Amino acid sequence: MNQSKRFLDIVKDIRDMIRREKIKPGNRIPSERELAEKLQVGRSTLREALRSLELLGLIETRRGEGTFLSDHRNHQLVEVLSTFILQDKQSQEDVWGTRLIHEVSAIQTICQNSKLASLKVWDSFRNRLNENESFYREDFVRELMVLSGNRLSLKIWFLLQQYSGNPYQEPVTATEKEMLLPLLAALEQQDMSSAIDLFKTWSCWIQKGRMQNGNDSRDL
Amino acid sequence: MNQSKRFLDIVKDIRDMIRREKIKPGNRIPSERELAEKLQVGRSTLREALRSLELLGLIETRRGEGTFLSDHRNHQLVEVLSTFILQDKQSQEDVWGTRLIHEVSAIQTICQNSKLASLKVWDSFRNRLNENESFYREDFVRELMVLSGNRLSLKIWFLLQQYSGNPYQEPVTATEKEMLLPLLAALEQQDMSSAIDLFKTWSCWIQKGRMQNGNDSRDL
DNA sequence: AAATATGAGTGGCCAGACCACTTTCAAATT
DNA sequence: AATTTGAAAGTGGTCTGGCCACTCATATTT
Repeated sequence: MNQSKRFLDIVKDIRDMIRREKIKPGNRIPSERELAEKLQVGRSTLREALRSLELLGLIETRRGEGTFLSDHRNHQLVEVLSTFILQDKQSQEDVWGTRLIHEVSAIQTICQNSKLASLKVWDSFRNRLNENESFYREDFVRELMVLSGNRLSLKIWFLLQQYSGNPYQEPVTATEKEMLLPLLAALEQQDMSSAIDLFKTWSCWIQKGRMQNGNDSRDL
Repeated sequence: MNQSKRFLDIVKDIRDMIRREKIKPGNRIPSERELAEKLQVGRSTLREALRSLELLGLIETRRGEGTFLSDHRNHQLVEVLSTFILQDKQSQEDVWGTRLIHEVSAIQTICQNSKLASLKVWDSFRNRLNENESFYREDFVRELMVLSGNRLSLKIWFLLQQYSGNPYQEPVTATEKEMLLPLLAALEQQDMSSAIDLFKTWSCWIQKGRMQNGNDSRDL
């Protein structure tokens, strides 16, 4: 009858216990030996459940200290999943396009939010452009992503960035810097359609340099 | 020194092995004892990694048979995550919002591509609406995602769907079906802005029902 | 009072042992 | 000859007990 896997039951039991005992994020949960005793299971089986929850980012373990309910704001599972999602060689276009999806969406969000658009960040960008320091597209876009406020979208974007073969490694040129000024103005005025158009044009312009196809990501 | 957890390395090793050996979904991966031997780790430690991957729905184990690469159609993900992760309002909104990002983007792509817009799928949708059968939002959106042609975006969307606690598990009502007709027309005519507006309105309308368990968690 | 050593508690990892189940294939039966 | 049966091998599922590395509070020494 009860064919369900043991460790899945344990996952459920732990969840119930956490709820029952009203354990809050950051709090410590009982030790492995204690839990195994209480749930009447072997410690290794219990550990399988705990490790699963850890991989999901639901709990956090510190050797010598204990196991703690995680502040699940770290979507660690996205990392793990991404390595599997991208296991087959996706076309670079899909990665690139999906990244752009998140970027454009962030711009939309920013334009729709007057509080964001009225910030002084645009002036700060202009200052950075005027200075002769290196200016990277990724830095600029990342700040846009952060401004949009969707942390999950930011996380996904960041992952895609690492997988997209780094088309934007080099700093933007003087010409590309000038192209950015109208975009900043559009953002400031919450002119969404112009902002998106300008952004896409700018991105495609810069993208010209991404020719490497030998993508042997050896990272995590 | 060795800060990284062993079982996380194993997760990575297994992924690499799957990629290296070109194991396809549905195929069998080496037995636990074999893997433990090959990776030079204890079997219980290896199992911690395997169980984690199983909870994620990436692999599937059958007692007496072996372990198999899964066909991304997992179920328990929903339960676990919705009871753990989605207690946080912000995360919930992020998942929901990120999903919408991909959905809207798909609509944009479809509207920009005349070949897609001229297809007969719209008529097929209308037929399905007229019939008295159940019509689910997810099915409709999934087809849109497929039509857009970005497989990576589709995969991400599919994952987010599982994570988002199923706000759309019920079939759309008659009223909601009627709201869909103008959207189909807009898609057919490649009227992007209308299509997006109608889609968002429609989605928000349907979403009304997903206000169940009141969550405290006003922490931070 | 400060620095140090100790010990209890914790997670990390492993080896070995059963058990339950599935598949296989050869022996036994028909 | 065809079928049935059953033993063996292989697999995941679980438990026990042990050892290590690390943290922290406490006791001890300086």
